[in-house]
Amino acid sequence: SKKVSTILQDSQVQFDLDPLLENSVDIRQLLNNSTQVNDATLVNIILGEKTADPVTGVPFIELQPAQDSVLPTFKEFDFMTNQEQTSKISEAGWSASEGEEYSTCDIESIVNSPSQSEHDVTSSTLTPPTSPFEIVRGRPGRKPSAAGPLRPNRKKQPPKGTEEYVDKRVRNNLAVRKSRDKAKKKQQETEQRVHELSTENENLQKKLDLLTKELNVLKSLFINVGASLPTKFDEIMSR
Amino acid sequence: SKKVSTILQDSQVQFDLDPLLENSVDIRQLLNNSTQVNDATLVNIILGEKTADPVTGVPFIELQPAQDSVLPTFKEFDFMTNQEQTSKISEAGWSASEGEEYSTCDIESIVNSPSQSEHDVTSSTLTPPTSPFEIVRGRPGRKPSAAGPLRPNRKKQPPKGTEEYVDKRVRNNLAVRKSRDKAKKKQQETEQRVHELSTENENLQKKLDLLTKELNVLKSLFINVGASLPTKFDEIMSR
DNA sequence: ACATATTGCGCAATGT
DNA sequence: GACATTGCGCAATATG
Repeated sequence: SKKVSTILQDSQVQFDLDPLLENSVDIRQLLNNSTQVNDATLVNIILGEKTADPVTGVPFIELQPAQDSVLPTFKEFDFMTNQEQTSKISEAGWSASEGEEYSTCDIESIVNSPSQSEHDVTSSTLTPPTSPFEIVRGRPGRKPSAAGPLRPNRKKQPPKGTEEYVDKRVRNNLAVRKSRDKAKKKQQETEQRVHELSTENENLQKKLDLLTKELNVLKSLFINVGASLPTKFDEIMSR
Repeated sequence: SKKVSTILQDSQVQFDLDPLLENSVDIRQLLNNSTQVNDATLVNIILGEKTADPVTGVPFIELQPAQDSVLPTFKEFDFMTNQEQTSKISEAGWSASEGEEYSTCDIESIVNSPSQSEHDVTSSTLTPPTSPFEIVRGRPGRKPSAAGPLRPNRKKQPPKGTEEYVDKRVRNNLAVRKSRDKAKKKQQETEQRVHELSTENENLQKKLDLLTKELNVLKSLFINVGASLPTKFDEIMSR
């Protein structure tokens, strides 16, 4: 099994299709196929309008589901979600760090570790030639609390390309937007609250200053009248 | 000028290439071209190995910059990042809302704007047939302010796979983390400030209540002593 | 033009 | 199981 880096460097062609998707089309197979690919066929294949001759029923090209055995394991792409992840790399670095709270991705361990499967480049997918400059991504998703995940064994995400997956993603995206709107709203309200409280504080302070002044004046007046009243005053106030 | 929705509805085919990308290839033009497209040509075009016969120098297919009239303007995909966006759709819906805070990608302006470069097939790509389960993503990136982008024509991101790109991404990721940490910190401080101000407010209110009570008592005492003092009081307070 | 800072958005893991 | 949170990256934009 080849090293990832070797595979990447050896790769001279563009890999653009997702091997994991049944809907992916093996371009190489298409190109190498002896079948004459005419324009109409191309339209049907590329645009996905038809897979076989509507009259004869003969498939334009026999498209096999991508074989797992030839899947590149170090690149993952989902055309359904239009998201790409170098997930193998990430997961590699991820699982590598056992004791760490927040895992880091050790590029070396990835490159030097043997391929995790029998995959080779003859897969039905195309990826862009990987440059020597890789972006190392961290493990995706929320970080577990210090005590670790509460439910370590949870149902996996449904496989990409399924209706279930898309449904889940759509719902989650809605939830995320909602949650962030809420957070943003809360933030604004909090700042607004600060403003209100500050204003209120100022007003209270002004009132307080005024009352204090009045009180002092009154007290001084009392002193002018006689010392006996303050005693009664304290007495009254203590009730 | 057509309404966005109309354009979308009229469209019977899937558009998978980004007309705005320099690397996009006009599939329709390719397919409709009378030139016979053989396998070798396809290899060269699709895999971007050659754009012309190495011997004769004759272009395999004269690829014009994508014609706006047939541009798939509502689909965007970038194979380098393996990121796909149905950005035209999003941008369409995006621009469709006129009164919205975030406006306004005018679909017409996109369609009518001249191609931004001398596209070639060097990076031409194919997309898989679109599956029925499609996640519609919005236009990526920050939304322009209501007035529109301040600097519409800005240097593009460096091409992916280059050291420059990775450097930029890494720095941006750092900046993003920093910015979010800052925002989070600010949020916490704001909430803390609310707490402090609330406490302070309560204390001020208590003081105020007490002083008011005292003042009322003193005034009532004054009334018991005689009515002449309040006059002096007002006189003094007015100074 | 360049660099950093912000921000909307999606993914996926985790929380509730 | 459903929905809510959250760390993270991308890319477009904003701000120096």
